[in-house]
Amino acid sequence: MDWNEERTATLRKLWLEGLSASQVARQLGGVSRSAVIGKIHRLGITVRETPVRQRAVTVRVSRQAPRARANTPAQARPAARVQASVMEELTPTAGILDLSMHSCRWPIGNPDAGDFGFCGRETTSKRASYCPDHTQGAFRRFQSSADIDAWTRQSLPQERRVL
DNA sequence: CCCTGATTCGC
DNA sequence: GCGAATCAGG
Repeated sequence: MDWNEERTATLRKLWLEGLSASQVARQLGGVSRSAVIGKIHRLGITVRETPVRQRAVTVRVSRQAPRARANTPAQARPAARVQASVMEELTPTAGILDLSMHSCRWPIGNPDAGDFGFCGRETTSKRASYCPDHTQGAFRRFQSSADIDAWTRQSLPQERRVL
């Protein structure tokens, strides 16, 4: 595997989007994390535009509602329909190469699972990085990636959850 | 033990 | 230029 222009461009883009070196390596395929790090240094892009998202935004929800213990009062259990709505899959509309100047860059999915992508919906202004649905989450401070996941799941209108 | 990026240095 | 090995951490 050699660093042709296309692969180098992809590496640069993924890295600047905030993916970790190992995630970039897996997306590219055929290269190790070390190779990616070495290349990044040679390219002089060690300072990232976007901070590392250790797990990006992982949308992985169990398919089955938790089994309630026999003596647990019904009121203490999550309502079944709430569980169902949480199970809706969010679908990215764009891969890294599809992003245009006015595509929402909110990351969706798990880079390790191959379902990674970006929201990709239209941003309000040409220069914005995120669509209206994601701009609030983008500039908010989260404690953990789990919080980002939770926010992502509840932030979109129902009709947009499955495209 | 999982992971992160930084650095070195033989190739 | 490349990247495995190593280092220094979280």
